[in-house]
Amino acid sequence: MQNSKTPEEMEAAFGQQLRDLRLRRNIDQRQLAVQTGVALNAVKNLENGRGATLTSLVKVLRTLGRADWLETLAPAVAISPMQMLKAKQPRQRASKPKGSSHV
Amino acid sequence: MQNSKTPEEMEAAFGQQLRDLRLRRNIDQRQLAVQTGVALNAVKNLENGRGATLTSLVKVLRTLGRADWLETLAPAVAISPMQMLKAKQPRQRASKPKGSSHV
DNA sequence: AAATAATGGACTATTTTAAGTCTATTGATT
DNA sequence: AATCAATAGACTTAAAATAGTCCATTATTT
Repeated sequence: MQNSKTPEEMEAAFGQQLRDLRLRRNIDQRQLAVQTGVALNAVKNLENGRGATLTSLVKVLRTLGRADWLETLAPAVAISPMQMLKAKQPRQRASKPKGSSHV
Repeated sequence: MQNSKTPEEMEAAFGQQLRDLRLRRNIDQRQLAVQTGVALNAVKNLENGRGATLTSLVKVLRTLGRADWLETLAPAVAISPMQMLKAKQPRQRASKPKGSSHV
């Protein structure tokens, strides 16, 4: 029961947050688009959840001064100094045994 | 001096975080793509910062169990009960006086 | 160190988004 | 309540991303 919202709903809700950020700065879509260097349509698409590119999002976030948010996706796991010492280099690829079946 | 990274660099760094999340769950790109219902290329594009759609990102985040992150972009501002009372309905559009010049 | 499998990169066709412009609607201002 | 301007929506063209496939590279396993 954790993925209640559909991807479409999630994009729409996300767009509303972007709109909130913009309105807090009290700038209109056109200004945001110009300052960002993207088309007005790109901003509309983002805010209305009508489909957008990650590039447009990143650029807009920069303009809104919220680029730091992008770095909070996968926070580093905290480990003790002892663990730190015996820590082997992080995995770069997924490992073999994927499922449960044998062979 | 706050926007040091270029949008390209930011997308790349973001992709690395997505990769980290995937590797913590120890699944390969192909599995992630299949479970998510997107093409393997879409996952590659995301992780390598080669350009992707917001839709692909949202879907992948759902699969990785990190969809909640999308709701942390614009946290509600905390206001006191007193302010709560006299709070007028939130603005839906940006307001007039944008620049500094007159008329 | 050999074998295996995960990932990167290239390519083509298809679908989606960006960009640019115009019109209709409606929130905000006076 | 009348005016003004921000936003939604539709349309067209260009650019970019997705999907599907194949091969090269290299981390990981044995």
